[in-house]
Amino acid sequence: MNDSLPSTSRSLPIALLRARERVMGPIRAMLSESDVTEQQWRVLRVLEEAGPMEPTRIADLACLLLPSLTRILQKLEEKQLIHRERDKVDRRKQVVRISETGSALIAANWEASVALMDRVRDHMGAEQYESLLDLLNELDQIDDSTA
Amino acid sequence: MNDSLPSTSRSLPIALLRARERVMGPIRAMLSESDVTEQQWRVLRVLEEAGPMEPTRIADLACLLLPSLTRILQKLEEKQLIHRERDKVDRRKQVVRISETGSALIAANWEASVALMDRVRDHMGAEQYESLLDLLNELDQIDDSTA
DNA sequence: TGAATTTAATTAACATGTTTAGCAAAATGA
DNA sequence: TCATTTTGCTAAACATGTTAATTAAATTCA
Repeated sequence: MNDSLPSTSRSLPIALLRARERVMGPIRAMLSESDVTEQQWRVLRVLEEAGPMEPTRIADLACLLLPSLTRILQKLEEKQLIHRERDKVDRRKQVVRISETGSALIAANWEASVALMDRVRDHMGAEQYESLLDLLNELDQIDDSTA
Repeated sequence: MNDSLPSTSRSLPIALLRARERVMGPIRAMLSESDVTEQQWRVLRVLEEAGPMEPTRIADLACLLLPSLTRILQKLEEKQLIHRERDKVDRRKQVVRISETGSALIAANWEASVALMDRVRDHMGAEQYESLLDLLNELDQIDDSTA
């Protein structure tokens, strides 16, 4: 052990970055074979699992800001992985739905992505994995207004 | 409770994203007053705490890829927050050091940034906070080669 | 020694993150 | 009703994330 080296492992922001890279790195590598990015994959999964919905809700569920999502939806539409139409009731909104091609892309990568996440869960152990999720959700409950 | 809503809280990638935003959002807001980004702040802190070093080591400690760091160092040099020189022994390398102005910027934001992190720690409780760091570090120990 | 390899850093190209501004449609309220 | 405000989405500008290619310097090894 070399204690003279600066320790970044006890810095929460850095630890979160490293964890994210560790989890998503292999998934990104897999998805690049299908020419979709990690963020595009998140959007497609949200649409596949929760059905057609408006961009604002996609952004919330996929943890993306609307300006990013706007560009991502443009790319996904070019690739014909999604379809869009105006909401008939509220014409400010859109209804975004995944296409057949999009669903096929999800299906083609589903097993492998589950396996990669299972690998993380197995490494940590189910209990610790659940604890981690609990603690991350607990952290997310901080009230901004108290800042 | 509405269980019909899709649950993203048990998705590790999404939970990590939300946690990161929760922690760094307020710090980003604070740093914008000093016209530095979250990443520029990380680089300056590494240099302040661990002394002059080469870009490769900065990238490792600040959790940045070298191409990103290249641009960040260019910005920081423009702002005169750092100085750079070639390594006399290995001329491929550089020695990057924080400037007086850079150190002053750290000092000016130090207390507030510590307070913001303490707020997170207080919300979660010291024990859970330490547990979270432990679990994140445990996650980071997964061997890529086994992928 | 000298060709081949490795390392440190940069550049380029494309995608996303982030903030601010803007536009159009809908909701609000005097 | 109509001016005001709010909401949903997009555009623009700049910074970073990500991958691949490139350059220069150092290292390896036949």
